[in-house]
Amino acid sequence: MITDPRVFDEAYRPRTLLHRDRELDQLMRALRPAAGGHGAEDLLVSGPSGVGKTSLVRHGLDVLDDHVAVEHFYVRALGQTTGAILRAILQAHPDADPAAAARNRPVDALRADLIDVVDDPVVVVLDEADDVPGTDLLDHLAGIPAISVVAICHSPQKWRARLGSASPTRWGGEHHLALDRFGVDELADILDRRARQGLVPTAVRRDQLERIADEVAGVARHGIQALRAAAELAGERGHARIRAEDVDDAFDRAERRILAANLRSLPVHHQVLYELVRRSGPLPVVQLHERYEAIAADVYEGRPRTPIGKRARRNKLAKLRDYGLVEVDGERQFRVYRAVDDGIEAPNNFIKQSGEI
DNA sequence: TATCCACCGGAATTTATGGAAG
DNA sequence: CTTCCATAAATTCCGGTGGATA
Repeated sequence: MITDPRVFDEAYRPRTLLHRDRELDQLMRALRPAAGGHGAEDLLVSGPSGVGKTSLVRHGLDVLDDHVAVEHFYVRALGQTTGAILRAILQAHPDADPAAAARNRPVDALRADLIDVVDDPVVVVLDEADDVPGTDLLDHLAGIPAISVVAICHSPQKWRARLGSASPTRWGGEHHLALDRFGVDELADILDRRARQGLVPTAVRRDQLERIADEVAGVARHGIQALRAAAELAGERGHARIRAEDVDDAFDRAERRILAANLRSLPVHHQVLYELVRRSGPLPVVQLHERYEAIAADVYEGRPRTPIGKRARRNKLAKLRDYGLVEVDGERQFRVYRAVDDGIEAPNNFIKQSGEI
């Protein structure tokens, strides 16, 4: 059924983008000055997750590459600190002294090094940029004339609120590109092309693609994963073509796969807390802390890390919420935590099978 | 109503780490 | 090898909030 699984990878990059013409134009208008040796314009790209913000920007940089070699650097800012990001940019730069990116190098020194090293225009793509704490990073990057920033975030309102008046550019008007979910027909077109490239011919009908596009409300990431899951299910069930029941069951598998990938990308503390929440079921926050304290010593036995205090736990739980792995109902001390899908477990076997945790 | 309690989350402070200089 | 220092992560501190209790 699936002839080329790469087509459904998160990292797969189609040669052209469908239904993003206007958006691509605007992106290229911002990037184009870099081709003339000037700095590109800063640009804020906003939109819900899974609608192709990252794909669009990466594609735009590819297009730019076809015309002229402009250096660009892509950073996933999620959970990174200002220093870590500057260091990563510096390290990736060919002219940089490798020792300059030392872990304890002052942030100001890193910026000075970047100013020295970077002469030709560089485009820095900050993906998941809403997650960067404070405005330090933007301030530092704004101080380097040759560097322009394409910031990718979910909510432009939160972005502006955080930057306040310190914002180096307006991040508005031409400097703001808002992506929205695809229409059902549009997403069906996208899925259709993936099906042609990655599935056997006639594996799926147009009306089924529209059904998927509708069900995922125009979120391309989910649509693509749902199509893949439907094809897998059809294959497992010995169907020659995708059937309605395969589509029905595809959404759960796709959703779980996306969440499981999110969970795998998190550090140990988060995974321990997630597993605690998942195994405990809906649990008031008071009892959650009690249980953590009861099991923590055992769980961390033989691991390089040690249990963390309540305040740090709050931060980890907030991140688990951001990642869509954990939900919370209620306010204040009446919060109840629960796993969004308790079929998703942490990769390591953190908590032993003691009947109750 | 007044007081207590537990949590939230921002901010200040402390601690652990590891690279560089002496 | 030792000392020094900046970063990053965690802890401590604290004002704000709102239900529980008397």
